[in-house]
Amino acid sequence: MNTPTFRNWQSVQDEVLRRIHSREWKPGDLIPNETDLAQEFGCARTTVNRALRSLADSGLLDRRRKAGTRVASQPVAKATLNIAVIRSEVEERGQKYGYQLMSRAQAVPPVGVSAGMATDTGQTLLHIRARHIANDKPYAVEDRWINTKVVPDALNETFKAVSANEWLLTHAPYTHGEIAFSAASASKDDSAVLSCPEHSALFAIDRVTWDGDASVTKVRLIFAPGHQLRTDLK
Amino acid sequence: MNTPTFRNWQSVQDEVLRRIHSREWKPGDLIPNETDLAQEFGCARTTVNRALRSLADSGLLDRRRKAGTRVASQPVAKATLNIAVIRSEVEERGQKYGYQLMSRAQAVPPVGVSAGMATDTGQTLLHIRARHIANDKPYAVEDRWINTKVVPDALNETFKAVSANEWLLTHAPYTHGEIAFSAASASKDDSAVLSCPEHSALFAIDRVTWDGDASVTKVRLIFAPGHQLRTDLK
DNA sequence: AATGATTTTATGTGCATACATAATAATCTG
DNA sequence: CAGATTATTATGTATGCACATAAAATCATT
Repeated sequence: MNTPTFRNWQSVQDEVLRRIHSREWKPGDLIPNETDLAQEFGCARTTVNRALRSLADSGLLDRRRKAGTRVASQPVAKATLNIAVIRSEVEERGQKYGYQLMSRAQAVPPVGVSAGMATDTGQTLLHIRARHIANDKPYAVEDRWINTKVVPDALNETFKAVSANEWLLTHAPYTHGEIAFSAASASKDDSAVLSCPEHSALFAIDRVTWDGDASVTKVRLIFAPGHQLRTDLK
Repeated sequence: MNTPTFRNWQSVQDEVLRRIHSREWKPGDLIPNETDLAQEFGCARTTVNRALRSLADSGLLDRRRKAGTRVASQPVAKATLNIAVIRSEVEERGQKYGYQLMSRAQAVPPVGVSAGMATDTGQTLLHIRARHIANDKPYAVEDRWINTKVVPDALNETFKAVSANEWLLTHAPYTHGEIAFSAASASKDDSAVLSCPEHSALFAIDRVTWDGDASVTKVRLIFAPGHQLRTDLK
């Protein structure tokens, strides 16, 4: 048996993948340690480390100090979704993008919102409702609350030409956020805005973003019937 | 101005993040090259590289050889979803998991399925329908087609005790896949299986996995009303 | 001025080495 | 023997150096 030498970390990764797929290393199995693999592959331990770390990042390997590296017994599939600006999303499908501001007002939000944003219950926020359009057909409704304590500039913006969706990205950086996907039944209002039958099954995204421990914005996007969010699985 | 030294790549990353969030480096800006940053931070270029590479991976920086590194002009939010086995998903919520096989048969699939799986139109596949249960209430319906040319062992498995969802993970490795999320209106059948009103808005996941250029399985999971898929945004 | 060859430059990666750290295993101690 | 202490070990990472590679910038040639 000839042992070819692996010059770069990608080829090491490929070989490890091959062994996993060929079930030479089965889920749950402990694989040789980095030093041994480096020797076998004829490369530096650093290179093996890079390859294994990358595979661990993608959920295929479980690594623990001293305990070693093993093939994930339940390889968690990781799907990475790129949450882009809606305009780009529409334009990338080769469709014509349109935008309509429906309302813009300062108001005290319902408790669900202020709780989710961890703002004071009485605190006034900026409330925006808008419609995104693709090829002249309703694409999504955006219902957004903006924390003007964190983004005071938003008060000077009409959001008539640029959607809050887009404006915030370049004007209000955030450190982290939460996102949730679900299905919602079209309310009377939704059905009017998206011109679809009432009680249609609609895809919804809820998102809250934070700058440190202060919430920046909370948004609910409801998409027209048939919307799919797709990505690759690795 | 004192220039603290950064000993590890995480602290370098934190500092870079700070500068981005503080808008010292704005979206689209070209940032100093690795060598300069290394000097400023008092660490090796390798360390800076590690930090910047990691940020580029998460979509916050755009890097190109010779052209340098710049802050992503549209910082694409990336949400990574961990698609786990349904049993684990349920158990992690502290709920009691249950499973019921509804049907198991070899059949020629509808063209939509054979097309999606790139199998011959006349080829027989293994068709499984099952119900996942959380705390004695319906959780999700699984409708799955398995390519028995790729996973012949599946023919020897009854799927009465172990769900295909789980069995495949440990018995049929895959190289890549596609996944899509959408909303679906409950069919008569769905409503019966999930014990919910007809036309309820249900969250659905469609997934096809591949081993090389042969499809392994195609599955549609439809969840009981109210299901949410959540994750963090980075 | 258009085209093609060459240089420059910033990132990408490999390697040897050293030390850090977490977690297990072994040992000691009351 | 339980519990605390110490040793061992595999991964994690920092560093200096070297060279690879892509792409931009420059220069040479027609």
